[in-house]
Amino acid sequence: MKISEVSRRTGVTATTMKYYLREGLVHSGERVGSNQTAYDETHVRRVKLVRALIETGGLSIADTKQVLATLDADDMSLAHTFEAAQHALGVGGASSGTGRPESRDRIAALSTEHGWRTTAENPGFDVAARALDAFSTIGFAPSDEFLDAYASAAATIARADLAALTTRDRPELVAELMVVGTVLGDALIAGLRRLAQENETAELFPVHTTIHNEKDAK
Amino acid sequence: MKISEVSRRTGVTATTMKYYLREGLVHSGERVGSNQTAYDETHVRRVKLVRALIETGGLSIADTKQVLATLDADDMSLAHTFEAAQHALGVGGASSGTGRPESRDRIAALSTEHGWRTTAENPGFDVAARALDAFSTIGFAPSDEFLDAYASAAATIARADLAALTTRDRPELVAELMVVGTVLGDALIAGLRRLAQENETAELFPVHTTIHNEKDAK
DNA sequence: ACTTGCTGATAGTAACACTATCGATAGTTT
DNA sequence: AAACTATCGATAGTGTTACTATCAGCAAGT
Repeated sequence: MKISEVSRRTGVTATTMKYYLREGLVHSGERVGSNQTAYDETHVRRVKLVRALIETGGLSIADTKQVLATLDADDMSLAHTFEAAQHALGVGGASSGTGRPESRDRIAALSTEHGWRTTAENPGFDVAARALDAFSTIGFAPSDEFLDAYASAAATIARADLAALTTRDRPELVAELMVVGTVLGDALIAGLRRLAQENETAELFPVHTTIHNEKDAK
Repeated sequence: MKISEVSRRTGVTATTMKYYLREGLVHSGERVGSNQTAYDETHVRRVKLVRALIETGGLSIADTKQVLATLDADDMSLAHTFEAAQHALGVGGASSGTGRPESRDRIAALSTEHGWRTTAENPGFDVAARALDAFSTIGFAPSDEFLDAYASAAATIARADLAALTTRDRPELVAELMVVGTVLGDALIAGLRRLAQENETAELFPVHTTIHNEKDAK
């Protein structure tokens, strides 16, 4: 398979594909002759994965590289790959830094309440703690009930995540699904949350909004 | 209050603050004299909000401007502001585009199953549908159980979101909390999900290495 | 013979989010 | 009064990111 076919089947230009090769996001093909390199299905698959992480997951090239590096070193246990993937993602999206100790403590307490066994190195602590910081910065202190509902939801999601992983047919793809599921799952829950929010709003305030005709309004 | 004090209290440099003023992210202060402009608490608050959206929410300056624009036009009902805020946030992090009809249909069916009343214009449809697309692109077709768990979690979160909104003390800040809660809530749930994932992994695969002999496993 | 497409390599680009510097001005200290 | 410090708006510059354009050299197909 030539680069043009990889390009055609993935939607990225040949030039961009070369860029990914240079950056080490995609493994190089087999050189056959002085101006030919052969690519195969694994390259197509990899490019699609890269695009999914970048487009849907919103990762940068550098973050993507990190994540893929943990994927490629797949001689690890499930737990270790998860840990590595989470660390690689860690920074992804939000900026770096550590949440205030106060917020970290609150997340830790929440975690304990829900009986979660976690390690302090889990980047989720910082991500959650910084979100909490941001809430309080703008003058909103989340209630215990609020956090509790979020934690319950997180537990539900995590159970579904692990169930999907363990029922996977091809074990060699588990690590890939784990990594990509972490990123894409965030997007999925964000979208569903928007939908659920609209429904809740409609239920709490039934009169003004849903009554007046939305279809023929335009 | 001079610009230097706003700078000191928010952590952004005076130069950056001027940039935000230029870009229309912050309302201008009151000019008092040819080289003095007076700022107040509303400016401090606004800058903090901007930083929360950019840093924790990962929004671009342009996206932030859009979101703030809907906030400033606060003569709307709760439902309308939600709708406007969600549109302004749109993809929020990921790139634009529409999910495949197939995926959109699946999300719609899921929404119906859960008894959600939503409109087709809700950007959550596209966000969720594109996440679904990305899953199938890399060869993973989410099961109904998987999606169902995600939807249940989304419903839980949305109820907590709305409860937090309606118990707000100062009604004039409801719109602000709604907007910022949409962005920060995504980060919060992402962090908690990571923690819950680690716990689930530990439960399913009692580990040999990551344990530091804390408490007994079940 | 000639068009077409591929190769790796290098240089360039557009967007983004600031950041540095400017001359003019004004209050504050010495 | 002179010196110093801080502000003003404006403009130009910076570093990063994610590509993208162009190139000379080479080889297979028509």
